[in-house]
Amino acid sequence: MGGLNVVDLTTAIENFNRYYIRLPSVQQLSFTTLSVLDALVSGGPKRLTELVKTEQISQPGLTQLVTRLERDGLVERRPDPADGRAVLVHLTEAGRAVRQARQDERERRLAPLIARLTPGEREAIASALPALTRLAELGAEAEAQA
Amino acid sequence: MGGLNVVDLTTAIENFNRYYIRLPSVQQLSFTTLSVLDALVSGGPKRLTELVKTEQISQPGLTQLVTRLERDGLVERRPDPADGRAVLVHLTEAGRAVRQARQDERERRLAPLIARLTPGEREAIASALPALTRLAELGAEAEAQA
DNA sequence: CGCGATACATAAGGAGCTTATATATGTCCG
DNA sequence: CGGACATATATAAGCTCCTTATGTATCGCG
Repeated sequence: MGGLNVVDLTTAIENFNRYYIRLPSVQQLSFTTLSVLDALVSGGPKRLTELVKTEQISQPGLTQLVTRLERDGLVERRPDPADGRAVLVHLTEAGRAVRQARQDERERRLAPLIARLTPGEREAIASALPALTRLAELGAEAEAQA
Repeated sequence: MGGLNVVDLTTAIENFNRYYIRLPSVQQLSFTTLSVLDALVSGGPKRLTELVKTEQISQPGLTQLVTRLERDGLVERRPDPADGRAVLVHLTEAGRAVRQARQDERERRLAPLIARLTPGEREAIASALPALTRLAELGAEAEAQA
């Protein structure tokens, strides 16, 4: 009672993700791409270095990703007034719109499924979200130390 | 009270996945690769066609993936006695071991994080897992119809 | 038996990652 | 205050893994 089995958690997440991860986005954007857009929405303009820490990808990989995003008009590179070496990655309006569209798409797909759950199931998931979020935070922390 | 907001769900999952998805595996195996191994573990030998339905990837993509898995000894192709056109993909012992190793790795990484949650948080997550699993099933169903 | 459907494979090309390395700017110490 | 080391980003080369288009073999059925 009250025990959280790690295998149960990973199995459930794995099953959920098998469906969820593949949810097509409006344009075909990679997981990492969307993760970067998310990071910029919630945290404002960021240096490449900061993004490298949270997105688990190499620095050159991120440079290239930002280059692609810039080419597609979703993002802008601006110099950091405080540091001549650094670049601040700004989200453009188009970038914000794409992210929103993706969010809407997911809502459109998930809402009818959620409607088919029982009230108890909905309640159970809702109650778990804060804890899941905290788990992710702890994970990010642990990652940052290493 | 009791309402499950779609945006809250996707946000929480997104945050969790940002950490979780990138958890390095023993060898560097892609998300799709592991998903296929999972499918074979839980469902036994399968035709390529069956796998194409659940793994959201093109048929040639899956053929290539299975070829790589076979090259790495994780999987074997055997003829389907019932249908000369078909191939049955069997998991090898090595494949099973790799999947188990990945599971262990995740356990090793997640367990200390889970230990830092409060009992209430652990309970909340544990209670949500059946509902999450059902949500994934509903998603897979919906997908299959389309 | 032969024709459309089904199961899988092959080919060509591109996206997106990796490691190794280059370039520019900042920091700090003697 | 000049040079050495550190930091922030970019470039290059290469590989993995996906895509679409197409080929080949077997099945099922009139």
